Amino acid sequence: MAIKGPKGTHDIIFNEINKWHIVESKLTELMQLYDYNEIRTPIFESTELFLRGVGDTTDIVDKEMYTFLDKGNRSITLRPEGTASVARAFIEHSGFNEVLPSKFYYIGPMFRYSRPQTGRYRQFHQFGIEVIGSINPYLDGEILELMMNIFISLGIKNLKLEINSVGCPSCRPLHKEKLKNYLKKNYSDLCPTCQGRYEKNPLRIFDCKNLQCQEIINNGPLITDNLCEECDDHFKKVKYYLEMTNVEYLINKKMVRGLDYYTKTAFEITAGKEGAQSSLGGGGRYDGLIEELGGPNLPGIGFAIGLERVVLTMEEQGLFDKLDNKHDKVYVANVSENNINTTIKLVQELRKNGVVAINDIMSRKLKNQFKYANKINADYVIIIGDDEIVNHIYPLKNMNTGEQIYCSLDELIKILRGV
RNA sequence: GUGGGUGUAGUUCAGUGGUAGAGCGCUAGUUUGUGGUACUAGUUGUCGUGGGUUCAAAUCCCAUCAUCCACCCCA
Repeated sequence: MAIKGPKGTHDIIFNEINKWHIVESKLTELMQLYDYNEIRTPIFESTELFLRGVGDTTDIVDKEMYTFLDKGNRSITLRPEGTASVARAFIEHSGFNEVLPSKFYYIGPMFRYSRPQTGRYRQFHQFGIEVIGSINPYLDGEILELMMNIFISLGIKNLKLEINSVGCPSCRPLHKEKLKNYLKKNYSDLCPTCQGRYEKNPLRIFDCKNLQCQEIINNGPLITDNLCEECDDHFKKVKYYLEMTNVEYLINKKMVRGLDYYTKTAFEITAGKEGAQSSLGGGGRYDGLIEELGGPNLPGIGFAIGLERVVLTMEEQGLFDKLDNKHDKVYVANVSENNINTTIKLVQELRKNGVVAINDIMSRKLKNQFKYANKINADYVIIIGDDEIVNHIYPLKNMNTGEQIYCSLDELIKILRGV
């Protein structure tokens, strides 16, 4: 039995890669417009980085990490997300001594040990951005606008941006107490998972899909009603920015995101469908993270987008149907084996002049060379036979119209370069 | 981690007890230097794996693995 890729991994192969190139080139194009710099960090880190950075009450750390000991007995973890690594690199290279804010973007594989299903893999790919060093609420607004702009630029429809504020260390503890007080009398009616959450992270009970938990929590106190003045003011300004820039959004007062480090603004974007893996991306502010990881007290904010889900959504919405190949492709056919040397030299000459050119490498006869040219979507075919070698006048056939003209090498190059 | 579906050719699938088939794809042919259509031929299978029942298993039973889907959670 042939060896297969490990569970939860997938190959991006054949035509599939074109879709990824479309998405990736749009992303990097936008990053230039917003003036972000790419950062490339290792795909494995010390396990401790994620324990401290992501938080040990999260499911990611609790049950989804790929952790192993290396040959030097160090505990290593394949990165389950990008923010902790970026924060670590920022601190390690004293980013706080450079111009602030630091604006990073990254793109690459992440690893989480969970059961695979639609839109979920054990090795998956994220695009994300992180901005470190600014507490300005208009930055939150700009980032939300950027995130929406990415999806809109890709042509994705039915977008839904949900935002919330999850408070900060000065208002969240008080709110937690209020919430726990409220839940105390209903404790025994909560599902087992939520009973566990009660102590560790009661805010997460808002996320529970259990109907009874929903009923109980529905009338409970909301974090947005218990924000301190600073957080409340911050949230108002974020909303103001979104209105100013015409970004449509919904406030979801029950949204609590899964990572411990979030403060103030938290958000998530979905596209249309309900339920299963509808989330295309999400993020939030993490004003305590840099300090928590041993750096100075600098605020941060970022988001991550799941690229498999973007590609999947774009497929569902038919956005890859009309793939435009930017460059004309020409196939140089030989009439017989005697002409092969000439086709090789011609292909080389065409490539030197910036023309995408290929020739036969399957020893096919002319008719089958045409069939092949057709299958690879060649725009033109040049035919090389004995006459052409003598006359230096080449037949150029347009494969879309069927029209065939005769021209010199110089004319060929001109036409094929689209001059 | 929990629950459910499915494993037969490269791919999509048919075949429910008598040792394997179709469409698509791929390769080639339909004689002279021209594709997309049509016709023809060829092409690959330890029927996921191991065991059991049976004269006989792709088909029934058990186990196992893989895969897909949903939940938890997230991207």
